[in-house]
Amino acid sequence: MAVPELPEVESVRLSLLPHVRGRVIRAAEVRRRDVVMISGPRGGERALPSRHQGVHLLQGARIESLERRGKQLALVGVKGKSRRVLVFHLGMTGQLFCLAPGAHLPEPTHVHVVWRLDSGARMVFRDPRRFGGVWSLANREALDKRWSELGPDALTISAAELESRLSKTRRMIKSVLLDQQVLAGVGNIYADESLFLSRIPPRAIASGLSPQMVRRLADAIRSVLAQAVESGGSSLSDGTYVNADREPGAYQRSHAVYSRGGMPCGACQSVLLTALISNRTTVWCPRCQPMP
DNA sequence: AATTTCTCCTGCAAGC
DNA sequence: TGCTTGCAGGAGAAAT
Repeated sequence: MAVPELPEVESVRLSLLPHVRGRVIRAAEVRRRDVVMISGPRGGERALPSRHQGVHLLQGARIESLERRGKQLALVGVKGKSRRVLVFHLGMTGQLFCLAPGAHLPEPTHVHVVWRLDSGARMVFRDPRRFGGVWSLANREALDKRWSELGPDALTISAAELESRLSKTRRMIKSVLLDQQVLAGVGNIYADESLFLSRIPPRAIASGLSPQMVRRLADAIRSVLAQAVESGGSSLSDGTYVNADREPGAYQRSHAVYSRGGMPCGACQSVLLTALISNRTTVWCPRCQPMP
């Protein structure tokens, strides 16, 4: 698997920026309309209407900024006096990359939207499993509203903020870390890695963690995510995750527990355990992460 | 009301 | 060798 979580999305943002900043989008070609949404979540008011009415896809706009919140990416463009926004969620297998002028598509399958820039380059949204999508928003306010539903960004989460959010629920900490309304950006890989680094067992009750443990957890989350961004994210064997230049990341080499169930813990040699928690494969060390 | 389970989708790997 | 089965998971929907 290659699951775009915060570090992967941030790596896409950083690598995409030089391709799109200041560029004008000449045209957008939608090859599969049901990955393009005007508003609302998937499954609700989702698919692009047949006549493409009201869907700008940033056509004719000049790219002003490329922003990230949690696992979501927003391309903000200006056309005339108004701002328009494209939001990307990569889901599990989504890719957003650029092709030099004249370059051919490396992976012609599952390409859903292609944008042509005034530089001659093309920007491609590809997503084999289609858990991701593209949202075409009418203005900046729509983006702010959408992002106001997310918790604070995990890359800069403070202990105090995490404490206040964890104190409100008796769910298991592993489930809570995956909840984007509590904390935005952490997925299965970095939840397990952060819990290991902070020595907290995944089944611990969120509101039962001591202030000291919450502080350790906040430190671990920021540290793991920052190092993963530094490494360009995690690319696993299926090769799904690549940045905007189609380069893989290297952080998978630093995984302490993710996908290492049954193998010895790097710190204490105990056999790492695997279990389904909230229907997510979870790996942890029973000795380094004892129940409090 | 809070929390868990189900569902979507495809590609790959394991098993017979 | 070729089939079936299971698994991976983000997040909203449905169920408890």
